[in-house]
Amino acid sequence: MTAANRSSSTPKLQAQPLYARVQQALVDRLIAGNWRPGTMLPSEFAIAEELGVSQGTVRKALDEMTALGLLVRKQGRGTFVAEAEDTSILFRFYRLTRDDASTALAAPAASFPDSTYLSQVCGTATSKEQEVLGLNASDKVWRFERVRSDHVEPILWESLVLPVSRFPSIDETTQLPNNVYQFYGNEHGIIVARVEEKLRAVIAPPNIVSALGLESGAPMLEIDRRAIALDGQIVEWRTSLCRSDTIHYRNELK
Amino acid sequence: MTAANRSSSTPKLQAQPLYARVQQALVDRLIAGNWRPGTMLPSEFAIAEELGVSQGTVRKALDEMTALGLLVRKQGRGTFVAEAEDTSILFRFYRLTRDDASTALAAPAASFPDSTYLSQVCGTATSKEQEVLGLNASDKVWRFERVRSDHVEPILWESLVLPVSRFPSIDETTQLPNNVYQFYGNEHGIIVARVEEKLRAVIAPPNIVSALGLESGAPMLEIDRRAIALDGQIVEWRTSLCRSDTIHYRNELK
DNA sequence: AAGTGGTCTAGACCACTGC
DNA sequence: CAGTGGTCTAGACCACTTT
Repeated sequence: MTAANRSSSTPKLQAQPLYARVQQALVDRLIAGNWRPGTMLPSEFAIAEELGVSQGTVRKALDEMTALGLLVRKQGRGTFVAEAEDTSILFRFYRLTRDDASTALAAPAASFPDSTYLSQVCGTATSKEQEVLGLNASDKVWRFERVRSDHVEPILWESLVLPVSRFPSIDETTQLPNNVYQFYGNEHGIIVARVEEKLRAVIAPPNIVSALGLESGAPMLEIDRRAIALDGQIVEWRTSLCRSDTIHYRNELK
Repeated sequence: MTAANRSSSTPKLQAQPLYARVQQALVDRLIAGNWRPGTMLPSEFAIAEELGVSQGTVRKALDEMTALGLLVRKQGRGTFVAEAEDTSILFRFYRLTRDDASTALAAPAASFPDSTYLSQVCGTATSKEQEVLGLNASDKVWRFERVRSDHVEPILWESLVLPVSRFPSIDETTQLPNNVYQFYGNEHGIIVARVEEKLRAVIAPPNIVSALGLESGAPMLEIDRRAIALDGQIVEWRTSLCRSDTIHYRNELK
């Protein structure tokens, strides 16, 4: 971008720095679904030339998007849209660990649990579901229930609520995979940018006690999670009830 | 740094990029206590000249340290060592929120709780304390117990264990302030770089029930926290038992 | 006006990957 | 070997704060 057209597009006060506008332009393409997870982006120089800015400015935008977990950069190969199955991306949103894990606190979880689906129903969103997912009264949702187990035992019961409008291809026969965020990205072009969680301690409900083989009245960790897509909309409401006798939730604050 | 002395100090293969070595040099000064929290660092150009590198390289190091929460940059003023009382630094390590808070999930906690200290004793580290804090059998620790309350009610009971060797100025008469990380930084030059937490659900112990006015058998959130200083050593072991009927733990994963 | 951090550019060279 | 990202430099200019 020359001095002339920079000053013409933003006369004096530029609302946003150039690299931020470049970043937004790239994020917009991700939202539009132009680039699915795993896709290789054009090179820094190609993007720079296309947008009329310098390569250093594109680099700053790409670096920030990489820090946000949206992109993965591989020296000598290229810049790619992050995939849920990328190493260390897999565990980005998974914080449960066995108490007896020999690893240090900072180490990643040893294993990613598998899932057994218990139910899969479609219905009109309840008022609470409307509020959480930002839906209207007539909107429909898919509701899934599953039990997740690690290599030792069942560790949690989980409920997933998805707005039908964002997942039009789901039907009664759809087999949700174990890694649902990979499914959201590859099948629906929905990239989960971040998740917000609320954690509480609760007493295990009787039906969960039997499903997980717990003692009656056992304390459990309840995790209320909302997954937010790149466009800022909540695309999944998840409630997990995790056993707390052998599993804990690890967190690192920086 | 000229091409000549760069190639002489790192003949061909440089183990670390230059900005990383600059960053480590600056972190080392923080560890040594040369710069207390709130201190203004030399300007980018001054650091660059002193270390014989370009200003852009210093900038990259400072930007990373800012991202780690170690520094605070203020345009037109300078770069400062982060203080625990800096806005938004205050809540960096505090994740508890009232259930009825009208704020969105992403909003910061409404209030920082105050503390009532229950006990303050010095003793030889137990084997568990030795393991957690990396101490020897004869090492001593300070143990504090406190109850923390927000504007409504007591919300948690908390135990703090500190190695005496890192906090030589503490004695029986020391009044720990409410914001202990500020105290660590200003009084002992200990900068907490990050904390690691393990969360579990437990049944409230009888003595906690009475201290917080809970119902017998209530589920509580147990938070096992280790605070890690810049030098990588654990300087505080904290165990919190938080009421779960009106308070939750919020987390955002990116 | 002087000094600070923030943005942007242009170009050089290095390190890694894949053909 | 060509193409990619990664590092480093030098310099220009902008925005903000303090004197």
